[in-house]
Amino acid sequence: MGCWLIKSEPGCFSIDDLAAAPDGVTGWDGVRNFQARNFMRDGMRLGDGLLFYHSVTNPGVAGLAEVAREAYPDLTALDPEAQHYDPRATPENPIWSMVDVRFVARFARVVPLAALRAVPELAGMELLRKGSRLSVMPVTAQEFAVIRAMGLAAT
DNA sequence: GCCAACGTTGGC
DNA sequence: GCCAACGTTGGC
Repeated sequence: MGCWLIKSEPGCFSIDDLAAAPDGVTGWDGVRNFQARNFMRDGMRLGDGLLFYHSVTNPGVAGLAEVAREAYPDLTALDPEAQHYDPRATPENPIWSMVDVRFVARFARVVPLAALRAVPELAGMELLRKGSRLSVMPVTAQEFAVIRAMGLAAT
């Protein structure tokens, strides 16, 4: 089973927003980076584990989710009113993809970015690389397990 | 608010 | 194909 990290600004969409969504499921639309799209489209499979990362405000891993539906066209790219409208997208070639994600758990406390940097097992994470900006990235099963344990251990 | 790092665009 | 300029991301 694959493991991934997905980023969101909590002011835009937080782990609490996901928990409050109907059935805890939401469409992960608006991704407009080709590398991130390719990870979703070519890599993510039903049931894959997701680390839900809050960026910008109190940056860190806020909880867990899972892939509830594999990649399908992100038609918000066709909508001129949508925030992530892309004039190049057409119904024949929507360009962008999205998946559905389902809430699994909210950590009692966000596992801060600084705490991740302090763990030797996580030193190789893409997330921790200087200048890393990818909003969807793979993590290893070990990295997933370590961060999951850190989050669930928090009281 | 600052600024480093990145992806994209467009001139040539 | 190169690369400078630009807009964006995101930590601090």
